[in-house]
Amino acid sequence: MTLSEEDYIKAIYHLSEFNSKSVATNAIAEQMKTKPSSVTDMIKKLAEKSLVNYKKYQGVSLSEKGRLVALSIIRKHRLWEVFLVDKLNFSWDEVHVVAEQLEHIKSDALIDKLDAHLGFPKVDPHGDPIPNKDGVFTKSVKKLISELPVGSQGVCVGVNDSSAAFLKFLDKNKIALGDTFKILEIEEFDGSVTISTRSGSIRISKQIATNLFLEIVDEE
Amino acid sequence: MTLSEEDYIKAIYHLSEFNSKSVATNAIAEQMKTKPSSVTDMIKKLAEKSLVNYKKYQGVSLSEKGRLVALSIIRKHRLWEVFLVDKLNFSWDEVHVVAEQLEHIKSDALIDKLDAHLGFPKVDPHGDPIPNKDGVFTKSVKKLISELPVGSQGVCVGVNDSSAAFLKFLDKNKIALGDTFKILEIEEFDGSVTISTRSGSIRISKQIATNLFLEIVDEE
DNA sequence: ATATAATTTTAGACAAAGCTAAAAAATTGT
DNA sequence: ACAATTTTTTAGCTTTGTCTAAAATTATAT
Ligand SMILES: [Mn+2]
Ligand SMILES: [Mn+2]
Ligand SMILES: [Mn+2]
Ligand SMILES: [Mn+2]
Repeated sequence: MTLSEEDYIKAIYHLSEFNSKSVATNAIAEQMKTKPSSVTDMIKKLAEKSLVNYKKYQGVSLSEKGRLVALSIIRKHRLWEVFLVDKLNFSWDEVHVVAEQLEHIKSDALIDKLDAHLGFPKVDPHGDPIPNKDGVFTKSVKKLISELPVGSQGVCVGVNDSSAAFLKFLDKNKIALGDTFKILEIEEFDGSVTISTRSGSIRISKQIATNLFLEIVDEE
Repeated sequence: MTLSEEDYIKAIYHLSEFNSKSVATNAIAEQMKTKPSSVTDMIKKLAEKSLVNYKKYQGVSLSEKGRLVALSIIRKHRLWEVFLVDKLNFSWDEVHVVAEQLEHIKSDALIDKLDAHLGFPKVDPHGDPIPNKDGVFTKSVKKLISELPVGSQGVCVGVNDSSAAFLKFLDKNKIALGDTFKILEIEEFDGSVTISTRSGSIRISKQIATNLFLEIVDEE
């Protein structure tokens, strides 16, 4: 598999991660920052290799084979991110671009030994799960703050948007994975949410609330 | 710079490392496992970018700019080799192929942090020096066993051939970097050499003797 | 000195991955 | 229902890096 094919497979995976339907050519083009005509060309090649299911004008979806390829690249990407943060002291907003390259290094031994070196981590620095060798991973039950009712309490376990801009914003506002939050108030007008943190309560915009995942702590 | 350009630059560097003359098209083709016509095409492109000095039919040599590019790739290659051996427990005969890929990852921050993480090593697992950021490195005074007279004594500090086959041979025969050897006898007939090691004396073939470097311990 | 051999370059082709412009199909609005 | 719009595909072109076959140049050997 070429680097480019791998990036397309990963893009298709992420675009169908939640809705599970077939993915539109234009959506892939936007994700990959290419033109729709280039996407069509690549899709044909991937279909030829049975990595995707494709019918002209009907969008595309990953085959089981393609899904496993996607998960193996995602596994590598996330393990490298853990390495960069835990071992090389990168901050969590810098690692994505580098992992984007490292994920394409081809060596099973390398990724096995890296996994062991890191202590077999289950999640990456952004709270995303790391699939095992067979593409198996546990999708934890986590909810966006924007989906939760007043009174909910939970541990911040992940980000929806992992852009450097958002991650830096969180750092600046002293919001980190592992923090416990409680939803105190939801403002009807603009969707902003007041949450309690260790250091008092803060108000976050709707945009922030739709990009932070909490793992709910059952209220007894 | 593309991956391919980088590999050509590195190949030219290694081919002119010792003789310093200009490098032949055929030699590059052999090293790169391509055809001479492909080499000519690439040389033109590199000349266009002022990375090499080139005159038709007269061979090629690296420009100062090209030399610095070569050294930065070699720096990355060797640092990754140290990482693979020291941190991931690869054996020294497995690391070259993986480093061949890792050397092309583009991130100055990555290589700086890796260097620090490894404790700023000066040599790679095969005893080869690691250039610093500016391409500066100390070429230690080391000699091949085959170049030394009877009575010489020194510490084994490097290999000339770093193929997996040779390195595995050394492991099997309990020869490792850091060992102290003394040359006891040189057989005129076939060039084989008898050396003393910690565990007694052994006879090595001429081929082995031309691929092991010793750093001489001055005999007082 | 010159024929033969070896090396190097050129010419022309191909596959991968991208682009633009135009055509085809699907979707949407009235 | 059907015209307008959007989406998707096709056609044709470009760049990068490779190849084979043929031509040009340089080296070698008698
Ligand atoms: Mn990538
Ligand atoms: Mn991540
Ligand atoms: Mn390489
Ligand atoms: Mn080495």
